[in-house]
Amino acid sequence: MTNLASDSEDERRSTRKRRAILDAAATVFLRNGYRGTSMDEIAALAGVSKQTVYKHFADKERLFVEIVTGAVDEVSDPVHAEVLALADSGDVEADLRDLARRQLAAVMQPRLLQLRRLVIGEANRFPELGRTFYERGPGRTIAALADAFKRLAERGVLQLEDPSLAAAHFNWLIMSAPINRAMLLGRDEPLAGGDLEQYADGGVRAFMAAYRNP
Amino acid sequence: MTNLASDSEDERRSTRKRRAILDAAATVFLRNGYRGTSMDEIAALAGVSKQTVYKHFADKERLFVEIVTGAVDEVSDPVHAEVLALADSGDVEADLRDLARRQLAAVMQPRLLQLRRLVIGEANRFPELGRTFYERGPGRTIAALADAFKRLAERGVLQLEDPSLAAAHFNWLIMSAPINRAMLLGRDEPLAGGDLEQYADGGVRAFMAAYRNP
Amino acid sequence: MTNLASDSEDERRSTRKRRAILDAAATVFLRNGYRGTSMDEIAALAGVSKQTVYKHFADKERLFVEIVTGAVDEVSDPVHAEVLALADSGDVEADLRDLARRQLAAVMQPRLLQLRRLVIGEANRFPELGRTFYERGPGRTIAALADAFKRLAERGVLQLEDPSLAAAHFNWLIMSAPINRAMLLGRDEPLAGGDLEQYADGGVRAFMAAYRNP
Amino acid sequence: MTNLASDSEDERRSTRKRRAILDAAATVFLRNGYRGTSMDEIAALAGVSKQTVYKHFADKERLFVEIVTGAVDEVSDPVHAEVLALADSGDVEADLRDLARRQLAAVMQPRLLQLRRLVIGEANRFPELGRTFYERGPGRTIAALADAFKRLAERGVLQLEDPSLAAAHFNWLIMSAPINRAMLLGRDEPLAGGDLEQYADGGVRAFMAAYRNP
DNA sequence: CATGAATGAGAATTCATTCAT
DNA sequence: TATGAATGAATTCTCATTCAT
Repeated sequence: MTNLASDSEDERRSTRKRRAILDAAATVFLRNGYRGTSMDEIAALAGVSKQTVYKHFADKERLFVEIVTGAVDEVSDPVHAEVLALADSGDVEADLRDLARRQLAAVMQPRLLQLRRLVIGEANRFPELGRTFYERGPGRTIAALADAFKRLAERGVLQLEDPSLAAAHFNWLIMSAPINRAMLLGRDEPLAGGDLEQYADGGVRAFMAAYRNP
Repeated sequence: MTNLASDSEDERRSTRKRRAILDAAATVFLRNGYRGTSMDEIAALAGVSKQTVYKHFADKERLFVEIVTGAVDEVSDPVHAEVLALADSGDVEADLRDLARRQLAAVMQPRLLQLRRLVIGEANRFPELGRTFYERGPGRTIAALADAFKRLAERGVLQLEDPSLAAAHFNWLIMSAPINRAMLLGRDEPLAGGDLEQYADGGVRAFMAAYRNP
Repeated sequence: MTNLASDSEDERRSTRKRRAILDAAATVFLRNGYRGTSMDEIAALAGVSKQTVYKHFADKERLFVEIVTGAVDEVSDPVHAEVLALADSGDVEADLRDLARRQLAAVMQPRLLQLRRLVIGEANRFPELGRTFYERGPGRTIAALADAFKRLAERGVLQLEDPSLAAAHFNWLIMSAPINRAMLLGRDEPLAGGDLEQYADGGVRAFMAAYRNP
Repeated sequence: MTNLASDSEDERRSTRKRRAILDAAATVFLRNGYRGTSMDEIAALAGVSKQTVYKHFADKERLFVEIVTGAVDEVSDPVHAEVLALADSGDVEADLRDLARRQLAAVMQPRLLQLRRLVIGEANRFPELGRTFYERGPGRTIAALADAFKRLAERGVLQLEDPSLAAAHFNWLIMSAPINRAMLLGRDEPLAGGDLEQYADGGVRAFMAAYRNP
């Protein structure tokens, strides 16, 4: 009984330490990159010994992959949820405008931007992370949009031949300028077409002009 | 006379070595990133001693900045030249299609893609490089496009209120999907809407549908 | 219990290593100076890895400061103890002669001389070490002497106006020639006025001639 | 003729460069010490190539020795001249006071203090420099004083048995406190007994009390 | 299971000195 | 003769990983 209790306490403590390591590693990797981060730093920030880090994660590469994969999921799921929640009020342009604004806001979170920088910067060393990021991020979003657009086309609301292409156009019309600027300039640069919401609205306007069924 | 001859020979040699160092550094930095590159590696690849590297460049940071700045110029100038060469055949859509194809091809060169990855990955450590890249790259392109579109609007060919916004839309409609996929997936991933040229054409079609003066 | 035992063993080992590093560093710094000493040499002589040195001392400067501060204390305390032990036999000159001899012997230890050379040689780089040395050394001695002389003056044994000045005169009359010669010539140079003890006696004689109450 | 002219021009240029090197080396060695000084720094400050430095001085050690020896001469000669200029006005105490003040001022020049620090700090590596410094400095001064005191004793003005000992007492009574403080504390520390001149006067007073022929 | 220490290598940078022109 | 380059080693400090307790 004592043993069992103490085992499960150990287990809980172990899980807690694992979490602490993951949190610390996420912080440091995101701030300093893969090569800019040392296992010492992670251990210190997690408040555990280096051995404990190595007990939980075989080596730095695996820890990095786990961190980044986890962060990608954690951060991309809410973005994707927005697409799935695309309303259907009868006013397509209004619905898309709403979607565009919320998605853009979600995608421009500092943490997600920094994660994108990290994954791009390490894309040569860790190509599978790039793939993961793409698939859980833009890939998933565009696929879901393509579905939605296909349905709207079938109902005669939009006119399009290739739903995937239209989805890509929508997605990047909304997000590309802000994201690409943020990647290179940091988060706080003024944007052609006003602030983020105005830029989203402008993108939707162009999209509707191109794809509305007359 | 002997002195002069030998001075200018020294000078030429010095310049040659400087070039060798720059070339070597560009190669290695682009392949392995800032932290992944050692001064030893650069010196070895350039075929000079480490001292010679340090005589030409005070430290690694300054060498890196010089390399990247140089590469950005070298690689972005041809891209920009395309925009300036926008034809005016009477058939706007055809002219833009032509422009779009050539620009996209220019922007998707492996070296430029890799440079973009590098700059993004180091944007925290070297923010001024991000700014330089943006200004010499997308910034300049979009500004030139905005000029061109404004003229086309004045001639009644396009209908638009904000030329900068239209330029951003054009630019990213054409390039964003390929670039952002390449950043994350590598260069060889199939694209919604066919190959690069087809994708460019699709972008132009959408752009014209949105901005053509009816 | 196992944990406690092993913890305190670790602790003891750690302390032992720290001592070994301090001893090694003291030896090497005193022998070769700050710039003449390498961290490798210290680690090798201490029988520990360089990492262990850096785990105990953040960098070379801090290690140096700690070494020198420690050595100054260790070596200056016995010198100061002599002043406090100034006897009071009724025969002032005999008491002062006794003090002078013992102090001079203490101050002329090779280790203390070498420490003085080291501190002086690094006074530009480490001014606080110079101050520490002065305060724990001559400064403290002279202050204690001034106290003693003031009491002797109050009892009418000495005649003096400024006890601090008299103390400085006493101190340097006894020690200056030997110390300053040793700084520049090494320890083994013959001295005007015979050996160390004779020189001390001569200094006391002059001091008494100047300050005895007639 | 042309050759001769040009030879002597070369020669003059060579001498000028030699001077430039010596000046540069003196500056840097005095500021940064032997190990803290690099041949590159000297060459750069002298405005010549490193080869030229090596053409004039076989290696760093020999350059250092030459610099320091030269500086010792240059800086100690004026100090010594003061002793030789000891006046004989009939009022010994006034004459000695005058001498003491001027000598102390000479010895407390920043450059001389720094030279003393340098020589002491390198006394292990370059013992012959310590000897040179001592002989050209305190040694010479004390010897000249001993002569002077001997004459004064023969004239019955002073009473002393060992002129060298009296000279040492005089010398260090005047200079030791200021010099030893300066070595450790820098130049600007207040002194028991007032400023430098007052301290000199106090030393002379004590000396006269001890050695005046009653 | 967790801690301090060790390992063995590699980083950037600097140095004294020599070579080739 | 004087210059830039090269050499070859050293220096401080850091790293990922593994042992020993």
